[in-house]
Amino acid sequence: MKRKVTLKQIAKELDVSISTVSKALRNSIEISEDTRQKVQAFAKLYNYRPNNIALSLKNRKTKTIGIIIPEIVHHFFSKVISGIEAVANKRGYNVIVGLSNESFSKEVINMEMLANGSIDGFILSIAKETQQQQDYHHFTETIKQGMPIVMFDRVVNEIKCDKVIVDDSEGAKLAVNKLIDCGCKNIAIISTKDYVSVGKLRTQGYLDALEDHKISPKASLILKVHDQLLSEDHLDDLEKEIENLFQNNKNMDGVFAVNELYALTAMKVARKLGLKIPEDIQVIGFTDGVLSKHAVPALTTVSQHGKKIGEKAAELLINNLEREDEEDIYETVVIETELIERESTK
Amino acid sequence: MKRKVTLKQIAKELDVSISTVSKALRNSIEISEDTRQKVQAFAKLYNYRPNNIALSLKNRKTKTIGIIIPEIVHHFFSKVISGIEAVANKRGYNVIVGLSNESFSKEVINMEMLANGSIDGFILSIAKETQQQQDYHHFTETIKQGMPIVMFDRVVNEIKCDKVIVDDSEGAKLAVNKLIDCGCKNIAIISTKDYVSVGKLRTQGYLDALEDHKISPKASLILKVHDQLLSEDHLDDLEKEIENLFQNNKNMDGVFAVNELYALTAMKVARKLGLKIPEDIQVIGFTDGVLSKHAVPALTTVSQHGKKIGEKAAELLINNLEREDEEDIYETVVIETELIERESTK
DNA sequence: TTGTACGCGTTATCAA
DNA sequence: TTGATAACGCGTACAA
Repeated sequence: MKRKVTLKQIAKELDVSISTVSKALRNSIEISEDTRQKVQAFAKLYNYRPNNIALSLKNRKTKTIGIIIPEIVHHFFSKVISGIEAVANKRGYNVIVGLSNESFSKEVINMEMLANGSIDGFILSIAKETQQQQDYHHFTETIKQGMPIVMFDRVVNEIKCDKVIVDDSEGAKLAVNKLIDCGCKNIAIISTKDYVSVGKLRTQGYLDALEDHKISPKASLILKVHDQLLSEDHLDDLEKEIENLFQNNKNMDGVFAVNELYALTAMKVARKLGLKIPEDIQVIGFTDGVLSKHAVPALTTVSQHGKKIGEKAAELLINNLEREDEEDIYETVVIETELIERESTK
Repeated sequence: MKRKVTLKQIAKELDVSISTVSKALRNSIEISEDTRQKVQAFAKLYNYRPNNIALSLKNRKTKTIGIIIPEIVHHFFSKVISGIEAVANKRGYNVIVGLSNESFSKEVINMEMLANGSIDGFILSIAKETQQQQDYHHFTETIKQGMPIVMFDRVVNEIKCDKVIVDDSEGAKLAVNKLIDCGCKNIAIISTKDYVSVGKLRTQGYLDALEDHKISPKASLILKVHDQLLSEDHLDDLEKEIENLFQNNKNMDGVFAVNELYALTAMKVARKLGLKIPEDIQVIGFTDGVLSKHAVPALTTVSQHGKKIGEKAAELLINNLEREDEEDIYETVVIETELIERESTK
C-alpha cells in the first residue's frame, strides 16, 4: 500500500527542488524541456494528483457546495440534488450533503460542521422545526461570515440571500382552477399546518382561486393535517383524518392535496367509499414524483420541476462565489409550475 | 462581512502567541488560568471554530466519506445514503456525494476528484456501464493508494474490499417460492440483461426455486429487458415488451419482477388485458420502495432494507479507517431480504 | 534554468 | 507559563 505521491517525494526522487517539480508539472516555461519531461514522466508513472485539501487551504476555497435538506428519501429533494450536482460538477465543484431530518438542532449542527472551512457556500431548504421555531440565527451568522446561502422551496423572507422557489400559491391556483373548469363545485383542500410555508401558500392559492370564481370557501372543506402524519408510521391516522373529511362533506367532488401522499391517500379513501375517480370525484396533487405517475388512476399534479430548481440554485450560488465585486445583490428566482394532466381529472 | 476568525487573529488581538491561543483553547494545563479564561472568552465572543481544512491537512484525514452511486432519484439509493449519513454523522464524519449516472467515465472522474485528498474512503455501487465494460482499474488504483472502498448492492467479486450485499438469488427464491406456494404454475420473470449483476443473480434465484419444485423453466417465460427501458422516456417500449410476454404466454399466472417499475408495469399490462390481480395473476417485485406500498393493489415485494445496508457499509468503512493495525481483512456482509406480503399475491 | 522562502490554519515539540 | 518552530502539501514571488 503506497501512499499518494506528493511533490516533495517526486522532488526527492529526482533530486530537484519541490518548486521545480511544481513548475514542471504546470508546464512553466521557466523549466528546461529536459527536466520538464523527466518530471512529467515520473509524475505520470506514479499517478500524481495535487492534493485538494492543500489547494483548498492555500486558495481559501474548497470548490465544494454544502447542501442541507430535511430528508433525502423524497423524490423532490433527490431531484433537486441531482440538478445541483449536474451544474456543480460541470463547473468544477463537488457536493456535500447534510440531512436535517426536519430537526432544528441537526440543521444547526450540520451547518456548523460544514461552515468551518469544508465548503464555499450553502444550498438549503429549511427544516420544519426551524420554520416552527422561527429561529434563524444560524443563517444570519453564516452569511455574516461571508459564506453565501441559496435557499430553495422552503425559504424565509427575513433572510437576505438568493432564493429559488416555485410560485406555490400560483401553482395551487392552477390546480384549483382546473378542478373548477372541470365542473367541481365542492372542492376540498388537504394541506399542512400553516407554519409550513408551502402549506400556507398553497392554501392561499386555493382560497384565491375560489374567490376568483366567486365561490365562498367552507371551513369544513379545509383540512390542515398534523404533519407528523407524513411519516410512514402514521399512514393509518392520515387515512382516518381524510376519511372524516369525506364523511363530513358528502357532496365533495374535488380534492386538491398539497403533496403526493395526501393525494394518493385521498384516492384510496375515495375508492374505499365506492367513489369513482374522476367521475365522482377529481383529485389533483402537488409535486410531480413517481407516485403520481404510477398511481392508478395516474394522478394529475402540479409539477415543481425539482431538477430545474436545483440547477438554478447551483448557478446562483456559484455565480455569487465567483463574482469579483462583492456587491450583495440577491435574486429570488421563481420556477414556473406546470399542471400535468393525467387521469384523475376529467 | 467579517471573515471567519483564526488563531492568528485572536493571538494578535490579545497580544499573545498563536500557540498560546491554541493551547488555551484546548484547555492545556500549561497555560495559566488567567490567560486561558481570557482567550476562551474572546474566542467565544468571536465564535471561533477551528478550520476543518487546516485540520485535514495536518492530520492527513478529512473525516469525510465519499459516496458514489449511479442515481440518486431512486428510493433504494436514497435510503442507503440516509443510512450511511446517520452512522457517519454519529461518528463525526461528513458525507460527500458523487453521481455516476450509470456512466463509466463519470464514475472514474468523480472518484478521481474525491480521491485527491477530499475524503478518507469510498462507499459505492457500481455503474451499469462499468459492469458491462468490466474495467475496474479505478477501484484497484484507489485501494492500492491506501484508500479503502466499501461496495454495496452492485459489487464485483474480483476486487478485494468490504462489501455489503443482499442475497439477491435467495431473495428471488423467496419470492418465487411464495408464488409457487400460492398456486402459480406458470411463473414468468422480468429481469435485466445479465451483465447487471443483480439481474443475473435474481434470475438465478428464480431458476433455483423452479428447480427445487421440479418445474422446468420455459424460455418464453424469461424476459430480459434492455435496461435503457428503465429510463422514464422509454416506459412505452417497456410496456410493449411486457405485453408481448403476456401475449406469448396466455397461461401465465405469476410474475416475478426484479424491480418495482417492471412489477408495476406488469400490473398495468395485466389490468389492460382484463386480468385480475391477484385472482388471475399474482405479482411480486424486488426493492421495497414507495411505489410498491402505494400501488393498487399494493405490491408484494422483496425488501432489501436499504437503510440498513447504508448503515452497515458506513460501519465497515469507518471501522476500517480507524483500525490501528493495517491488516487487510475484508468482510462481505449479507443483509437479509424480507418478503413483504401485500395485496398482489394471494 | 533552478531553488529558496513564504503563507494558507493547525497542532506538537522543544526552547526560553 | 509562554513562545518559536516545524510540519501537513501546494503554488508563487523573488533570489541565485
